[in-house]
Amino acid sequence: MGRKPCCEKIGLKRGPWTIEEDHRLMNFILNNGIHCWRIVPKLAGLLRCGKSCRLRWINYLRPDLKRGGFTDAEEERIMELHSQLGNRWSKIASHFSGRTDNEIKNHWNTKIKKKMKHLGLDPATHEPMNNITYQTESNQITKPNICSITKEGEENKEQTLKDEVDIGSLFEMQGNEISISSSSLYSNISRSESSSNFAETSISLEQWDLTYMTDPLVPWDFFTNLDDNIFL
DNA sequence: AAGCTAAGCAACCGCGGGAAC
DNA sequence: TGTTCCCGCGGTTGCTTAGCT
Repeated sequence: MGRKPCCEKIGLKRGPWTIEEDHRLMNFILNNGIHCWRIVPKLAGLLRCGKSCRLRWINYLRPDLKRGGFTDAEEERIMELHSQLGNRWSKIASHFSGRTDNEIKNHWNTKIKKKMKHLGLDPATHEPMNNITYQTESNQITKPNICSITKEGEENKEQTLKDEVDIGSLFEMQGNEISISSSSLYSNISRSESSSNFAETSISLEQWDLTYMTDPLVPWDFFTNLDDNIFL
């Protein structure tokens, strides 16, 4: 009855991903596309479970990811969507290109939530909190303009620009393989550096597929020997 | 310079829905 | 039709870094 068991958890690696693992996963997905996460780690030669690979790809390796701080406009949009959708981060993320649900969730929990509390707004309901009211000279309760809260937005914009790097400078395509530029983030890497240096890119995933993917009809078996050659 | 604390974020965990068997 | 599993999602944890004393 039912399917075969999921991946064996015993012996699987956990914790932060290494450069080599990233390289392997990136290379594999760009060459093969995503068909079934369960078999991705096996075929890519990774000691990870499919779930972990999926998360790594979605939140970190996807070439269309936009990195850098959130702009005021993005924050305002997040708040607007959150007021409508609640904690449905994936739904909220679907309104942004290049932003992940995890990224938005983290930003909400670390920044926006505090900002709202500081403004006397309940992050859960988006209504003014009971014991605090904001009043204008005419005694009307107003919702403060998010854009004028702090100067943080300006800093974020600068940060975003600073963090923008051409994705092409990070990964160099060599035939069907992708290699990492020697001048890229991956030399003497630290986690925070690597994440902040990932670039905003103007191409969509679909475009990326069309541009860089190999023939999707190539059988997966074809790639089982690929791994052995990746790091030669 | 060292220790402590807060902030930021990547990664893990557990669950639910739906599909496969 | 019931069981098992995969996938995606939201919540949470824990590590790293930055800032302060």
